[in-house]
Formats: sequence, C-alpha cells, structure tokens
Amino acid sequence: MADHGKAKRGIPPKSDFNAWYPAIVEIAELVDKRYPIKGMDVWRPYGWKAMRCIDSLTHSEMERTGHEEVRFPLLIPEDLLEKENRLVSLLKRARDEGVDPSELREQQEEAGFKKEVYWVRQAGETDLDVPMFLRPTSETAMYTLFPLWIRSHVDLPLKTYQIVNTFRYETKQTRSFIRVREIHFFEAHTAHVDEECATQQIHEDLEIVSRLMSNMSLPVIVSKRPVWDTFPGAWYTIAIDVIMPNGRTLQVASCHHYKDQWAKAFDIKYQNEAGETQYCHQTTYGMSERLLGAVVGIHGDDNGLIFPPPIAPIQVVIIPVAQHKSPSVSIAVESAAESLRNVGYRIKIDDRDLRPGQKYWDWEIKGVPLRLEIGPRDVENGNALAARRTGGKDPIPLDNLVDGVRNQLDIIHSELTKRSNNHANTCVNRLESLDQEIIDGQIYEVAFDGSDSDAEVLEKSTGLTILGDTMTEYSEPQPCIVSGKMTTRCQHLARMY
RNA sequence: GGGCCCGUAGGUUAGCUUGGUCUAUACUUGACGGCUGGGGGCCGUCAGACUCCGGUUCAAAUCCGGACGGGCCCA
Repeated sequence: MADHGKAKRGIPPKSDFNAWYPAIVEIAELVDKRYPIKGMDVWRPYGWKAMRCIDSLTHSEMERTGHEEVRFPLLIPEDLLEKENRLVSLLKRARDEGVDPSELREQQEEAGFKKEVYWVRQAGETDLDVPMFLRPTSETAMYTLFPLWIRSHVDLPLKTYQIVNTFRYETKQTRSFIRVREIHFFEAHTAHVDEECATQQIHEDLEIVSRLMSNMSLPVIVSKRPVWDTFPGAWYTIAIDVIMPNGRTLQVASCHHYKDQWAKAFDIKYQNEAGETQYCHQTTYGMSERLLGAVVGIHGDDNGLIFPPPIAPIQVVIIPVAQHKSPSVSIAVESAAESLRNVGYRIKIDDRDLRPGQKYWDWEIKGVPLRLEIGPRDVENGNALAARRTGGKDPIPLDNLVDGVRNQLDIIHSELTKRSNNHANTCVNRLESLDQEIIDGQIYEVAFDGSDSDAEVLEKSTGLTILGDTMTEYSEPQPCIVSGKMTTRCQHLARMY
C-alpha cells in the first residue's frame, strides 16, 4: 500500500507490538486514556459497542445453556469477607502442607486480598463502623444469598451469571483491556447437587468457550493450572490463554471447580430426595474485557484493527462515491443499507463531506471488515464494489446484496481464523531438554511430571511460566524433561501477561 | 518490592543545557469560506498550550523542592 510519508496517522508497525497496541486502541477510538486515574480508561462509543457485541454473544450462550442473569451490588461489607478469608487461608495451608483441607483445623490468618481492593470507609461525614469494599469478584456477595435461595434438590442446579464492573487496585503497569483497575467482567456462578454434576458444568463451560472463541477467531490454549496457580478457594482451575503477537500469553477466561469447599464456608446446603442435608458443589466461569484486548492484538495489522464479523461494531460501511454527480447514488446507498439492516447486519453509511480516500483510511483503522463503495459507475453496472479488510475487492450485484455480503463476511471470517491459527501454530515449539535455547516470542510444549521443586527448576532455567496440563495427554509416554521419568502429561511454558 | 525517565494547544513537537529577545515554534486537528471529488486534495481566514503548589531571582516554560499524573526496566 502506498504510504505517502504520512506514517499512517502515527500507527507504529505491528512488529513493534508493545508500541502498536497502546497506540491503536486510542487511534481506533476504542478508549480514551486521558482520564486522570491510572488503569481506568474511558470507553469511547466505538470501543464500548465492540465490547457490547462480545457481551451479546456471551448473553446468547448463557441463554442457550439455561443460565439466568442476576445483578449483585457493587459494595460488599467487610465482615462478609471473614468467611472467605478463613476458607482461603485454610486451603492455602492445606496445599502448603500437602494434606486434605478437611484434616486441618481453621486458624486465623490474614489473606493478602485486602491490599488489592478499594475501600469505602466513609459515607458523607460519617465514618462507617463496617467498611465496605468494591467487589474484585462476587463470590462473597453471591454466596451470602445462595443459602437463602437453595433449600431443596429441586432448586438445583442453580445457574446464574452477571456482567458487571469489578475493581482491583493494580500497582503494576496497566494496559488497556489487559491490566486495568476497573474491569468489565463476566462471571457465572453455579451450584449443583454433587461433584459429578459440577464437573459436567465445567465441561459445558469449555464448550461455551470454544464456541465464543471460534466466533472471534481466537485460537486458545486450555490448561489445568498447577496447584500454586489455582484460584484461591478452588479445587482446580482451568484457564484459557491466547497467544499474543509478541508471544506472551494472555489469560482470557477461567473455570473453577469449587467442590463443596465454598459451600462449607458459606453454609450452602440442600435436602436431597432422602431428606438428608448435603453441601452443594459449585463452579464459576469468568471472562473479561481481555477478550477485546485479544481480538485487537491478534487480528490487527499495520493499518489498524480488523474485527471478526460476528463481533464487529460495524460490519459493513457503505461509502457513497461522487454523490453529487448523480442522485441515483444516494438512492442506491439507502436501499442497500436498508436491505442489509433488515436481515440484522450492523451497517454504517459514511456520507461525510470528505474525500473517499480519507474515509477508506478511517474505516480501515477501525477494522470494519467489509466496505461497500457505491458510485455512479456502480449504479450503472448494477454492482457495489466490496473491499475486504483482509485484502481483495469484488463487485457484488446490488439486487442480491444480502447473499453477496454474507459470502464476503464468511471469507473474511475464515481468513482471520486461518491467519490466527497459523500464528498460534508457529509460536508453539517442543522443548526437548533444559539445554535447548529459549527463543523470545515463542512458547513451549513439554513433557513434565515433576514435583513442585522440579517445576521451580523448569521455570527458573527457562525463564518461562508453566501454564499447566493440556486437556489431552500424549498418547505415548515421554520422558519428563526434569525428572526423566516416563509420563503422558503434556504442559505448556510461556511468558504470561 | 527495587531502579530509571517524562509532563508545552485535541494529537505530535521546537524552545530548557547557559533564566530576559517567548507577545512560545512547526506540523496535525478543529471552525468558517471558496475551489474540489473512485485511495490521505488545494487556497484563504480564525481558534487552541507552558500540570499544580511552593522556593530562588529584578526576571522562570527554562533552576530547586514537593504533590498529582504518565511511561519504562528489574525482582
């Protein structure tokens, strides 16, 4: 593409990802970072619409799988936290000592959690007797009400979710969508009659993840996190990571199996058919605005963003060309827009009084997947010129626009899927021995079945972090990279965000 | 947790070392008018900034201290 020395409105090349990413989120008008609080960006209309398009996919998955939407308060009184703290410190001690949590007696221990939350200690002029904090996640709030909602086995499973803002006082460097202090957060919380039913829920969650990720053309690595990276209070954690262009992995979603650990802490019980009192088994499934960060990072190029059609805030932009020359142009443009809107496409007509070239740049930066140009010549020929953001132009007939556009968007979607899968595949290498050179920007698959101290050796010597066990093991036993003993366990190593 | 850098219009920036000539530079953006119009058009007119507080000084965008904000690197 011709670059008339104009440096593309200041977009750094994507090969310099650490400069490209923060620049593009502002240039494409997703966020405004000028709000004077660290890690709290302002969502601009275009960015917010993109997030809402992702949310809307999430909502329909929740609907499909029978989850019900709830909305819990932002503020949580401090005293509710005590139960959670006791649980977390108990589990932590059990892990440290390598014993089952039920063998330990509870003991008072301060969880490090308080440092990461925002506190409300005053209301008006009054100092609050019981301070409140802004939710960093909603277990505490929800599980205070669950015992009141669940009494009988017929109340189960309870499948709830909410999409809300959560808060975390980050002291590290912040990055739009990736590490922020106010987080746009999705959380599903479920309660079941037993461990097996909760496990089934985890399977359903993973199916939802896979459907969502395929809509967004995001290849993912699904890992069972090692114990030391398991969410506090969870029996196990399954995390979903995306490989960003610089080779760092970004955790975009996670599912936690809580067994009955939280239920015991919060007294969430039901009576079964036999009239016996049982503890519930619970799960959670979380995602965040990091999904948008991943979409931006993975699909964008030197010219700007590229949105996968299912979540593009604007799927087709229609550009009237040389409108003044013939009144037939704006008639054709209006009717094209109407027919596409009627079948549910998100359409924008750009009739600003600007040169067409400038409009093209604008919408390319913003990642609109398909552009339709309609000018006097096209009207005469009965065509619109369709330009794909992923490259290539085709005329499509005006009298069958809907099929033509659907076809074009399909091409774009599969092109994005192909590109991102290619990237993911070229990033992942097998690590055969600890002497092998670690290349920056690569992630590694490894046979590993060692102890915690072996894991430390592995992480120290590679400078990478263990993501955890893959969902499918090796079919043939392989020698563990540290201990040498034969194993089918397959794990990934990466630099994480 | 440890270390480093930075703060001038909406954006990018010159000026700061060696205080005065700053009534602060340029590009871009925005408004208005005209010519234009199939890949960043041209001309004209206009608008817009020294983060805040304190200190030094006859004099501070410039030097010193602090606050706030932004960014980077290493545990």
